[in-house]
Amino acid sequence: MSSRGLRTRERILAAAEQDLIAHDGIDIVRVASAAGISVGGLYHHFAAKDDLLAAVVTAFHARHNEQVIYAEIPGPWRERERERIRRSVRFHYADPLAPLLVTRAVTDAQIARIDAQELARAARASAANLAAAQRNGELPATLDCDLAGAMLMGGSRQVIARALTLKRRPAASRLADELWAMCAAIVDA
Amino acid sequence: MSSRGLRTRERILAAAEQDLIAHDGIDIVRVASAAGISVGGLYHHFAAKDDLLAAVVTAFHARHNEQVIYAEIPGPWRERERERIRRSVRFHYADPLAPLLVTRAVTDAQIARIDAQELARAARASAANLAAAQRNGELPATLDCDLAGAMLMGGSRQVIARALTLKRRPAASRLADELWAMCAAIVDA
DNA sequence: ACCTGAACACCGTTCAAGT
DNA sequence: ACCTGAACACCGTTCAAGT
Repeated sequence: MSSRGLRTRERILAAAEQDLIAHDGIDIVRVASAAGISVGGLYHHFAAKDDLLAAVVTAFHARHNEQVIYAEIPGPWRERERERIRRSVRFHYADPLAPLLVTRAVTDAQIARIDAQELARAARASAANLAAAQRNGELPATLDCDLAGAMLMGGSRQVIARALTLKRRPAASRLADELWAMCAAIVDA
Repeated sequence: MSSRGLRTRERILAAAEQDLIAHDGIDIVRVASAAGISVGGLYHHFAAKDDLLAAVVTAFHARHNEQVIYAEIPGPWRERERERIRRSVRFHYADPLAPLLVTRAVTDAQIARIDAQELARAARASAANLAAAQRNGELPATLDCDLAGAMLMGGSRQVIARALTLKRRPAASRLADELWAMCAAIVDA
């Protein structure tokens, strides 16, 4: 793809993200206009509205994964995961899409679908992470990693959603500490 | 409203629920046809597609509340909540709408929106429930009820979603036991 | 390849007319 | 009040034509 094409594509993505934040959903005509392109031109870059939405939401999750999930953090399991939670809270506090996506107050079903898939994927990844720590002897052998992974990810998600909707958000470090305490309690039960 | 009108309304609701299960979303023409009524006739009972969807999804939550949330269960807090979790798992295993709603694999944004609101509401209700037990001295005074409520409801939701998507679901009683163990660990931390 | 803008298609909604 | 079915409206998508 040419550099001109790439730049247009980026303009469309940025316009779509802004439109999503402003209206809890996107309108193709509005996005095209904001991006300075015709509707037909937009469709040259994205085959359908759902594809454009998917690109915007996937970019959000890619940012999160890069800063939190794939981050190389040294130390024993508990230290690593505690630090990961800190980073995840900071990420959600800072990213402009987080409040909208995390509360699911969205007018497009495609966003909700991707989000649900992403949460299920995170739960499975967490389960695998727990199982690895379990094999190392860092977690009790009795832990059901599959269920605990779902509990940790589903719970953390809702805790962050709750914090993001409060008028006065708790400090990121305090929220991370409380969240970690609950996560630690689950895996040590 | 006349008994004839009420019966028609019920037929529409039943057709919509079936359509939702069969197609992960509803089509007004399809629902009207399945309910044996014209499109215009359907609109006599529901002002918009979103209202019909809301009625179907709200009925699901009303069933859950009746069997689980508002149920009068005797005994101390831990006994009560453990029993509540058992009933919630049984409810989700039995209700035909549960797999679809709980996994959010839905083609209508309205469903996702209602579901997100309902989960946030459940988290606040759980927080109030925890606070009451805390005042009774049944839970540690250090517990942050607001965050714990979000953790419990968000986590439980994802655990049940995970179980419902497995080809071989764990036995309801075992799932309830494991879920309760994790919930108890959170509030006793 | 990249883009335009008018025509098209799909599906939710309305409405004049009937019982 | 309850219902019909054709017309309407809205918005995502296509496409012939341009650079």
